[in-house]
Amino acid sequence: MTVAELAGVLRARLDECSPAERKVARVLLAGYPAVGFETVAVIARRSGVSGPTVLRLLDRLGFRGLPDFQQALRRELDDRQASPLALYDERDGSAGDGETSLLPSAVHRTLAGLPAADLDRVVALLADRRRRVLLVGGRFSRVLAEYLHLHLVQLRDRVVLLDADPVTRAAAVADGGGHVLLVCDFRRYEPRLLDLARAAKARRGTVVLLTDRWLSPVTEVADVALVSQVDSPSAYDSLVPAMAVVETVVARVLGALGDAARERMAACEQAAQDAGLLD
Amino acid sequence: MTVAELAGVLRARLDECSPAERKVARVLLAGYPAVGFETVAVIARRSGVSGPTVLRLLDRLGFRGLPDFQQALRRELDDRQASPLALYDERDGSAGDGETSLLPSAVHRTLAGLPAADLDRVVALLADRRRRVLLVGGRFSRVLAEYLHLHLVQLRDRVVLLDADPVTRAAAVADGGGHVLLVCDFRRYEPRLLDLARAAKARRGTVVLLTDRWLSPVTEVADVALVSQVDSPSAYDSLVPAMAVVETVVARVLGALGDAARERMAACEQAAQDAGLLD
DNA sequence: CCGTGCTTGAACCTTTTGTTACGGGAGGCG
DNA sequence: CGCCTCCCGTAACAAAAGGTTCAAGCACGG
Repeated sequence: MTVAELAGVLRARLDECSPAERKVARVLLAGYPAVGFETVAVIARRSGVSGPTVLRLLDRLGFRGLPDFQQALRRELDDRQASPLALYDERDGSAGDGETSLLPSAVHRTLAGLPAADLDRVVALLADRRRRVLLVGGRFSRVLAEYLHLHLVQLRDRVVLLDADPVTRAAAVADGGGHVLLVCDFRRYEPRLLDLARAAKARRGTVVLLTDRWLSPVTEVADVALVSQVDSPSAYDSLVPAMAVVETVVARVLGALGDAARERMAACEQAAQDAGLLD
Repeated sequence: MTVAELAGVLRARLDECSPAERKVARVLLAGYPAVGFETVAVIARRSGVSGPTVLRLLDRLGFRGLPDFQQALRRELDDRQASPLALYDERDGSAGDGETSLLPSAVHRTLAGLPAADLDRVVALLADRRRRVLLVGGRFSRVLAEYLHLHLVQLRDRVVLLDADPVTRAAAVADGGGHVLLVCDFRRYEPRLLDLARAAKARRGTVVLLTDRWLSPVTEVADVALVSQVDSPSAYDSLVPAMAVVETVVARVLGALGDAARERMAACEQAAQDAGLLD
C-alpha cells in the first residue's frame, strides 16, 4: 500500500482543472507541503483567488474538504518520516536497497530522538540496587525483555523476568514498595500489560515503558517511556531499533554501576566455572 | 543555524514540564511533525490528557497558542524542504555520540555486506516447506532464535525452537532427513552448539549459521553462514545488526512463501481469536 | 494534622473556520 | 444577436476550533 504521493497527483491532474484552480494547485506545489496546512482563506489569498475555488479544487481531486486533504497530507508526512531517503530517491525498486537503508536509518533516528532526560531516568532506576526490577514483554517484544534480563542479571541482583502466567506476574508486583516494572509493549498492544502496569502503580511501583511511536496504552500510567521507530522493509514492524535502545540502556547502567557491576560479573563467572556449567 | 529545530527544543525543555505536559510532548515527538497539525482535542486525546494541558505546554514553550505553534512547524517544514541534508545533522540534546553513529553504521555494514547468494540460499531453505526447521542459539543469541521462531511459525509449519536441554536437542536432530538446523552462535561460542551441528550434519541435515565476524567454530560444518557486525558502544558485543539480519530473512521468506504464508497467518489469527487468547 | 502551592480536568464562551447557496459575468454556439 | 453554459467571487450560515475561567485533587512542608 504505497501511499500516493500527493504532490504527484496534484501535478498529474493539473490540466483537468480550471485556470483559477490551477493557480491554487501551483501555490500548493510551490510551498509543498507546508502551505497545505494553512487555512482556506490564506491559501486563497496567496493564490489570488477566493475561498470556494480552493474548495472546488480539492473536491475535484476527490477530497471532501480541507480537513480531509490535510489528513492525507499528515499521513504522507508520517510515511516520509518513516523513510526520509525515499523523498529524494524516487527510485523505489529493489528490496535490497530498502533493507540496507531503512533499518540503519530507523536505528539512528531512534537513538538520536531519545530524550536524554528520559534515558537518564531509566538508567538511574535500573541502576538503583535498592529497587527490585521486573521485566515483562508482549508476544514479540518479550524477546527484548529477555535480552535486557540476560544483561541486567550480570550487572546487579534482584532482576526478575516475568513470564506469561498471570498469577506469577501478579505475585511479583504484589509485595509492593520501590520496585521498577519495565514493560515492553509494541503493536499489537496487549491489554494484560496495561493491567499489570496499573497494578504495579497501585503498589507504588515505578513503571518504565519501551514502546513504538504509536504509543502503547501503558503510556498513560508509565513514569518514563522510551519510544522506538519500527519502520521496516517487511510487512512486520521492526524491533531492531528497540533492541538498540536496550543495548544503549545496558551500556549506561553498566557505566552507572561501575565497579560494583564488574565485581558481580566476575563473581558470576567464577561461580559458573566452579559448577562446570560452561562445558 | 537556521530556524531552531522544534523537536530539539521540545526534547531539551522536556524536564521543565509537568508530568501531563510531558505526555503531550512525547506524543508530539513520536508523531513528529504530523501530529502537530492536528487539533487541540485530538492531540489531547492521544496524549491522554485534556485540552488545556496541551495549551499550557505550548505556552511554556513560548507559543501564543496552537496556530502560532503550527506556523513555526510550517516554517520548519519549508526550511527542511529547502535543505534536505539538514535531516541528518540533527543531533541536539539527545543521547551520546558514539551511540547514535556506531549502531546504525554497524547495521548498514552488516546488511550491505551480506552476500546475496548466501541470503538467497538461507531464504530458500527456510521457505522449503518439506523441510523441518530447527532453531537454536547460545546464551545471548538465543533471543535471536526465539525471535526468528516467533515469525517463522506464523509463516509455515514444522518450525521448532530447541531449548537448552541436551536430550531434547538430540531428539530433534535424531530423526533425520531433510531438516534445517539454524544455529545462532556469537562470542563466546558454545561448544555444545558445535556438537549439535555435527550431529545434524551426520543425519544429512543442512546447517545454517548466524554468527559474528570472528566466526563461530560451527562455521566449519555450516552449509551457509550469515555474518554480522557486532560493534557496540558498550563493553558487550551488539546483537542489533544480527537482529536486522533476522528480520531481513523473515521478510524474504514471507516474500518467497507468498500467499501460502498469508493464508497460514490468517488461519493462526482466527484460531487464536476463537480460543480467546487475545484478551 | 492542616494549609499552601502547583497541577489538572470540566464546563463555558468566543472566535474563526469551512462550507454552501446565490448571483454576476465571460465566452461559445446556434 | 441572444441564450446557454461554465466559471468565479460575495455573502451568509453552521459547525467546530481554540482559549479562558474556575474548582477539585494532590503532594509537600510546616
